[in-house]
Amino acid sequence: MAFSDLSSADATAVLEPVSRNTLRAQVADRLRAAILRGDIAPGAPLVETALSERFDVSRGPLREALRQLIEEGLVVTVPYTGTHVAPLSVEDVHEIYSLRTALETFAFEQVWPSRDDRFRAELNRRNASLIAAIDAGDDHASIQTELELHGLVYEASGHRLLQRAWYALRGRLQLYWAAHHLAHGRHGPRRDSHDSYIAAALGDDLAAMRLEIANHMRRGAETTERFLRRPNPSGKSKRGDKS
Amino acid sequence: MAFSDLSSADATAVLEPVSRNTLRAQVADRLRAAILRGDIAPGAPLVETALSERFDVSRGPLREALRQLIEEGLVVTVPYTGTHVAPLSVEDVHEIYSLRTALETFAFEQVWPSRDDRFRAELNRRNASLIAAIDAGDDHASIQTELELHGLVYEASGHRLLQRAWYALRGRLQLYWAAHHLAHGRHGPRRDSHDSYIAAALGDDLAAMRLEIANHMRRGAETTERFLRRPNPSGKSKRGDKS
DNA sequence: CCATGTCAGATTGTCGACAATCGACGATCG
DNA sequence: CGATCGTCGATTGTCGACAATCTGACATGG
Repeated sequence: MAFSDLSSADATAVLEPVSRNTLRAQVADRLRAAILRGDIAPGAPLVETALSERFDVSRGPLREALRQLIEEGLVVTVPYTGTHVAPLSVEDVHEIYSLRTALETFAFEQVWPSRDDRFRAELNRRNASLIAAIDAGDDHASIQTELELHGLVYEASGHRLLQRAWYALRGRLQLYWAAHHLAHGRHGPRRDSHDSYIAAALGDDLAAMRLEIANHMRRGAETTERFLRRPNPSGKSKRGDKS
Repeated sequence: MAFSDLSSADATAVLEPVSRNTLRAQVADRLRAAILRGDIAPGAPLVETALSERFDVSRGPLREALRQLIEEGLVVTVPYTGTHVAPLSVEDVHEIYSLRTALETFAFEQVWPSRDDRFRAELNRRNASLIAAIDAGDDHASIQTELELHGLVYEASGHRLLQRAWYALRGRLQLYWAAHHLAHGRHGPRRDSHDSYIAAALGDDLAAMRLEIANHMRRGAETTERFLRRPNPSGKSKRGDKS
């Protein structure tokens, strides 16, 4: 981490990491990472006692972490019965991408007049990172960098509620992309998949941007839905056991 | 969605009320109601020990209920320090109404082609309920019925994720409306405040509907922001100070 | 008089044990 | 042999007590 910069910069952003980690947050982060990494498959059971023992924490913080992941859409639970990693469904995919279209369009409308050189430079930088990850064949990095690329417009909007809504969608999206990666071995974005998207975002035609977002999301939804309908091409079984 | 039919329809939505109430849910409902009713003012401290004693439950379920209300934006907390009812801010109002504009526009776009007689009838029914509440001078009912009126399009969309997003906004909106009501004694919608909105929703011009939503939200945001900048016209003190 | 170190109270964070509930298996009866 | 009911294991829900941390006030020294 950056020990060097304690000169100027805004305090809040720098001092935030210093704050104490509660067990709830740590457990939530670890569990989320495990799910999104595919270590625990969609639909797999999550027993509180087993998890609390594995993480070496009591069930209190663990339960609160689970509640958080439920809010994020990564986990589902039924009272007194059981908790599971959220199962995949084609309806969800459609909802995720359609709502994402609306949100991302709104985000660009908010940002549109105030796009400056820094915004454009950052957009290019993140696109370069995505391309680098694709060229390197690093699927996990491809997913992360693509999410960061799309995340820029939400960050730049300065709209906290909008960013919250994006996070709610992003977690679910990650779940499906991770499952896709697990099943097919690769996330699959082409090297030039975001070229027209970037071009429109850098340009001055807002209507063209709207169209580009709609097309981009339509393609994404189609790809993901196609995978869901035929999830296991290689034939090797997916399991949710945790040993 | 199903307004009164228990014949076919999806089972989960109908069977939900039968399911057992966990303490967490009960506490969350009671606390939410208390906050939205104005019994606990924005910014007022919420101490876990006091609340758990008052509700006669242990701190476990109470904490989980608080977590839920935090997600809903009604409560804020800082680790090891304290928990409070969310304070009001003009930035929030702007974000709530701008995002709401985007969501409600999207919802109408989704519903537009499939509006049938039942949708139109239900829309008129809910508008009548709102007018009745306004005529009766019942502020609490006015808020509820107005929210239900706007909620129809989200329900009719059948888009669960969109409805979730609406709930996230609705809670925050209620918080501001309740505060407005507390300060001014009346929520303040005019009798005909939704006439043009309903007319557009019943008509066939989607572009006009988009415009109507934008105007409706702009007016709402202006009213709420104006109240926030001058919150206490009558001069009587609001509760919730730390004594 | 101001700055600084210390302490006590209050509040949240965490833990381990017990209770309530559910789903499935197996016994029993027709 | 099939259906129904009771029982049992598993899992989540709840509880009360203890620990960690923060905030503010107070004492102390410059």
